Amino acid sequence: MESKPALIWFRRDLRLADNPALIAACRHPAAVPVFIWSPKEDGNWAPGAASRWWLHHSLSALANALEAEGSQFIIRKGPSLGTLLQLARETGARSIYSNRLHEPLALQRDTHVAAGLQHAGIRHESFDASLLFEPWEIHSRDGNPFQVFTPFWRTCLAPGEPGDPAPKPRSIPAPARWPCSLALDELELLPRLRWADGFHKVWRPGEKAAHGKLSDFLRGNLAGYPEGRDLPAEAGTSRLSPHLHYGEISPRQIWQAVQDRVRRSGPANQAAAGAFLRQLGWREFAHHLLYHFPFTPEQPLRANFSKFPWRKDAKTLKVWQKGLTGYPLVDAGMRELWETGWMHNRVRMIVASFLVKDLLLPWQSGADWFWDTLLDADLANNTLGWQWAAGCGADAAPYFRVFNPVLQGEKFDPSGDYVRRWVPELKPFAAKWIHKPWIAPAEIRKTVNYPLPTVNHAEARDRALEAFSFIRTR
DNA sequence: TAGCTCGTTGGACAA
DNA sequence: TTTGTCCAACGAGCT
Repeated sequence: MESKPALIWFRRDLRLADNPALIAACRHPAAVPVFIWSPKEDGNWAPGAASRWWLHHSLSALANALEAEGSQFIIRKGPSLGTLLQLARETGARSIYSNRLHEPLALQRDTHVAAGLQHAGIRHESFDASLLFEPWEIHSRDGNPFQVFTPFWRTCLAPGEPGDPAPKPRSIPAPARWPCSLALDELELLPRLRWADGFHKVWRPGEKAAHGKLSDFLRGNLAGYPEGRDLPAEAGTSRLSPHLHYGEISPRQIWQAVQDRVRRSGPANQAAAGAFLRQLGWREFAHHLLYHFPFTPEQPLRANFSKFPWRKDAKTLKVWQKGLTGYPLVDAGMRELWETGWMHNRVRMIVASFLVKDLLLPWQSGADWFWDTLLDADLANNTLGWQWAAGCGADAAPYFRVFNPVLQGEKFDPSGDYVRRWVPELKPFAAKWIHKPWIAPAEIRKTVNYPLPTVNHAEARDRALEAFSFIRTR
């Protein structure tokens, strides 16, 4: 048994269960839960506006959960190291525990913090809690990081299933005196505009809500996941991404819950469960790549793409951001993003392909917009997704693979319900016109105010193929 | 080492 | 209407 209080430094592990740093802190006579807002340390990748909204509510949920355990949540802002040292002085803590992050700047910061704490004679221990497999543990036979998903995932799973999650600590020992805390509002995480009002209708941040959502998904949609996940009009996906990003639920907990469900419901769900867990595999792969190729949020993984002739066109970028491209499925996705802070994954690929290939705008401008507007904005996932779409990343789509927004709409939103939900001005259009309203009869078209296509897809496709051949020969 | 196979998510076109 | 083939290039990863 330890003799002094400890700090548990929460970052993106905003949960009580399966939290090894919290468990370690609870072995001390007192555990002081701490969150430090230090966006400067994340450089260009400090949480975007939507992500800050989530963070605010997630911190609030965790503060309530801690209070229910007889504890308190100490919130501060400022440089991480200085704030931790200050808190250690105030509480008499000689140990600090945290769970590991893997982004380049977070690693840099954590190395700096660890050195500073050691210098001050304070013990610091970090734990593996946000990934199923630490990025440095997985490598190909010749010792290099993987760049193709399938062999990566096979290697991850070769030794067996990931470990079991740990339970919530039985109790969180409180100190005799609490250090002071900022009020959550003092972090000013919520947007000043009323933009985020719609988020409340769709989302409830926090550990409890995350687990509720997981059980609903496992009971309702897991069986139909392989087909349902491609239909944006339906709730076929788990929508756990923002909860996962802030660690309200851990991948180990999801893994175990899925396996339990399969055991109870029989082998019929086995294939669906594999398809769903594979998505956790992509999250692992994204972190693996970002860890080993830390330049990729800004630079393409494939060096020849740095010479790609991207266009510069702020006006067209705006048209894409606002969902006014004249391609209904693209516009529906961009408006769903703006209104709910989330976009269906199938549609993410389509709007990304459209920006990069039809509009020839740089993938980085798409990544920046997603970073600011997605509640689940995650540097590793965002980087992998955009580089994949642009064809300049690991395991990328071949250059000639260009999504056709009309065909994708007819295939994955055949009724047009998804488009009508987010582009309500297209409600008068029947299914046969909904994805190409410009060829509908004039008497229908003149009743609605919806733009003509910004580009002709067939021409844009040829232009993209030509641009891609430009870097091929160089 | 050299050669082989394969690559989450597509589309156009021909039969 | 459905199904198969090609697009056409390349590097990762394995044997």
